[in-house]
Amino acid sequence: MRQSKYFFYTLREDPKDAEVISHKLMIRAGLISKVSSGIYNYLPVGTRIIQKIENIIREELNAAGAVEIVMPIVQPAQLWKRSGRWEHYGKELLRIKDRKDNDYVLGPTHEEVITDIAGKFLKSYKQLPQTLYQIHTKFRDEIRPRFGVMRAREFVMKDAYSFDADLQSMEKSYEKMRDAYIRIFDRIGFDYKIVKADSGAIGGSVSEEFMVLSEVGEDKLAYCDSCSYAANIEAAVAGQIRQTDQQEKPIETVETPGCKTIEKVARFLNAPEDRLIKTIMIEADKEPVMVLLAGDDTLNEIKLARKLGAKEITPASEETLSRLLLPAGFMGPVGAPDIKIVADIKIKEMKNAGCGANIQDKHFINANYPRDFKVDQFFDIRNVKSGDPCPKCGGSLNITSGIEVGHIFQLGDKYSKSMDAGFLYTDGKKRHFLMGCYGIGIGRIAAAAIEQSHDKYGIIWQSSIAPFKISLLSLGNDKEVIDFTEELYKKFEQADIETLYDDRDERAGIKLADSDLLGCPITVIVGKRGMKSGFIEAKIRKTGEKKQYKIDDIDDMIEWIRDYR
RNA sequence: CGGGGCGUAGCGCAGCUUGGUAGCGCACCUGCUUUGGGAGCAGGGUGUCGGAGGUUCAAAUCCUCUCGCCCCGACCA
Repeated sequence: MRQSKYFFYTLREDPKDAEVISHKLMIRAGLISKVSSGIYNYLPVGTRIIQKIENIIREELNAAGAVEIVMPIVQPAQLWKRSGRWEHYGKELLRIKDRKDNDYVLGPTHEEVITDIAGKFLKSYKQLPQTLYQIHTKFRDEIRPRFGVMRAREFVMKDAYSFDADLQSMEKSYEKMRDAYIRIFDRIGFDYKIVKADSGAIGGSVSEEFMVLSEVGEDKLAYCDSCSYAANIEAAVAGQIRQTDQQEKPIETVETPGCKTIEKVARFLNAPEDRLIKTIMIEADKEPVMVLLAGDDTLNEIKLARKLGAKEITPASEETLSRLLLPAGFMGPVGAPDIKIVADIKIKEMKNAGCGANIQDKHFINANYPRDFKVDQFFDIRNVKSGDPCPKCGGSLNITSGIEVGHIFQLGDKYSKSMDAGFLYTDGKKRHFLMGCYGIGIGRIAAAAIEQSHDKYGIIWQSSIAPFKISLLSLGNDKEVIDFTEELYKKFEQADIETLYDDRDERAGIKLADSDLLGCPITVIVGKRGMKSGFIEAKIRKTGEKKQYKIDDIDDMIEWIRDYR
């Protein structure tokens, strides 16, 4: 590609509305431009990267036996009413009306449509298993889009759906996709982990996420030092905590003026935070519930909602608190009003704990379960912390951040049942499909790749997804140099090496800086200085290593470039 | 949704307090010089000052409303 005839423009300064490095670099290197909040253009170079990623995915999914289709972005509300998600999906589902005032949605995902397709065409167990996929645009009206294409509202996703006749076969289809995902992310060159996950709005039983390890990741994940256990913090369970064998002491009331936070109470009583009971009032689908946690733990709302079977967990309103006569900052389970009390399993083992006394400026010390207070149910509802025991081997858990680039689910019959989609089994009776669904965020992969591979000069692409394999630069406007670079360009084209040839009439510094910013794996530099001594130079972006090739040995260079991975 | 911030040239910003001809850097266009790590000189402004309304002789600037964008929060009461 001749840069003078192409569409590739860089920015010298960081855009002011970008926070994370990948977002800044994607804009500066001219890969994307913003249209609106969470809505982006992919400019030509960005499009090439996206296509590279898509092709890797296509190759691996096709190899795994999946079949590509395209489904509509605009979907009739009727389908969503059939699955029940018209009511349940919430505000992320963008609802629109057509000229006849009929309801439609912009598809945030495609289970409804695909299940409808399967129901129409897959009539017999003999047609199963079947896995279909598409690479297409989704729209989710995110509460807060951010980090450029990392969390966009409109984005391109590869979504695949498997249909099986029985459980065993469904698990097999799942494993096949999982293996394909591993090959995909290995080829892209990610440092990633596969973690157990909560299946969220999509539903289903088993689900795993592919997490690219990165500080800017919006997900927290826990993984074990000594075994293979890894889980999203939303789903991570901590191992059993050792029981203490302390003697129970008599409960006492203490004055704790103004100590409204665990931190203050701990300091005031000179007790460690994990010896206090943290009391949180929430409303689970409007029902007030008192939640107890160890003072140094944090509530995992997703676990709690799941355990309570609640759709929505919200902090209790001021109104509810005053109605129940609960003083914020001094609440506790001892002498609590007659409401549901749930506690983290750790509370059961806590001895002589401190907790709010339900009276302004007073706390109890030496509270003990069940002697001093009741708990209706114990659950694992806390977020695991660094250092917690691993549930699998008892080793120590670490917490790190990750970018979720892939998510795979075993859905079972969640959608096939609600939408009544099925096939005839060997016994001639109708059965619902057992489904799996499998997503990969394409744009997010590009952003994650940049987060994992960049330096102060710009992006450093892995060869597998680089927009071009090489940048070819002619430095200066010496006729000899330009003629030779033109020749070289032709040779690269003939050799099928993807080349971005910077033939602009720009100074050396600009060309070199732009080349580093875009970050193609190799930069080939032709200049007067080298030509004079009979050499041209090839620089490896990743290492900065420079290789010299004699002008007569161009074929060697071409061979080396071809083999470079 | 709650809190905070910002909208002025393609990009990054100043000007607003105290109303009086719309500016700076980069980019861009023309010419000359320069040419291996973001050149120099000379000339050129490409702008509904986010939008609407109001106050005023006069509004980028003051007031009201509105739209857009960004950040933080929406577990620790």
